[in-house]
Amino acid sequence: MPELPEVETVVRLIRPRLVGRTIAGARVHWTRTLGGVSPARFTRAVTGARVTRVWRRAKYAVLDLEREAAPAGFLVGHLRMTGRFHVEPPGYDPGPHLRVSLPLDDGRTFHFIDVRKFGRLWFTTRLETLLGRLGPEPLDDDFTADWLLAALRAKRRQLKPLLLDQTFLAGLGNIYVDEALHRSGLHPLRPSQRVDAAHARRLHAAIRETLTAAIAREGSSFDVFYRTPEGQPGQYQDEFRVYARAGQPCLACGTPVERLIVGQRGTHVCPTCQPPPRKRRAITRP
DNA sequence: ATCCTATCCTGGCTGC
DNA sequence: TGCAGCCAGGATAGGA
Repeated sequence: MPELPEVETVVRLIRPRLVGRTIAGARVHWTRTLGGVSPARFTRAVTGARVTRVWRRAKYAVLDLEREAAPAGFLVGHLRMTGRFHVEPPGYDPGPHLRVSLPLDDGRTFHFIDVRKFGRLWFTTRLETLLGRLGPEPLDDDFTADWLLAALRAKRRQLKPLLLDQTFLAGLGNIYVDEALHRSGLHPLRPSQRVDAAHARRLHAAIRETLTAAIAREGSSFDVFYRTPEGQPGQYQDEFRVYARAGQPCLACGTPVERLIVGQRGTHVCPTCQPPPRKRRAITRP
């Protein structure tokens, strides 16, 4: 599923095809993709606007729009599970799952394609309403090991659901949480307040290393859904240590990888490298 | 504060 | 071969 590395890959590839382009119109094939904005208002808002910048925050792609050299709002996309962005020349067949098309002034068209219709393409003038609650960006300088240790201790939640919570830390999804927890030797069920300083440091490093390595390989494509805007699969799935490897030997110790459900999510863990938390008996005062 | 469940969707898979 | 039923999964809302 598209997580931070996949969105970063997509943004890098569509950026040169979008920056400087003027949007010539809009065709909306599935209204709910717009996240509550009516097709008429959406079309009015984007038509004639010029894209000045394409960037990423967490799993969101953002296009800054300008009209007559003045800010004109933002197009914000979230691919969720099956969304894809393509910028294609005339004659390209976007297939049956096309949700929104934005023809550009150079003859190409920006397509938002999404099989499961969970993805969104919002127009907004206030970015804060969409991005304001997000936690720190894991590859930015303000995400430090010290911050992570303090933040983990301030919560009393299982590690996996906490790391999936975008208001805690922004950009991780099911794949990279499992991979980062394995790299740091932490079990997904461990309570966050019981992570010691050394493990917090390992987790901080593991999150950054996992994301950086995945970006270098253009993300992960273990199913038919995620492809780069040029139609290529990513390559990081070849380096998964636990994700989608249930029953196969842990690459570090040989123990079969287990699959369990944590917070309603399929979760992959090496029970040797990631010892499960011991149940604490209730503390009874004499 | 944290946890749990339902919701949104479709294609792919399982089992009969 | 056909079909019903189940499942995954990011984010969020509402209830416990």
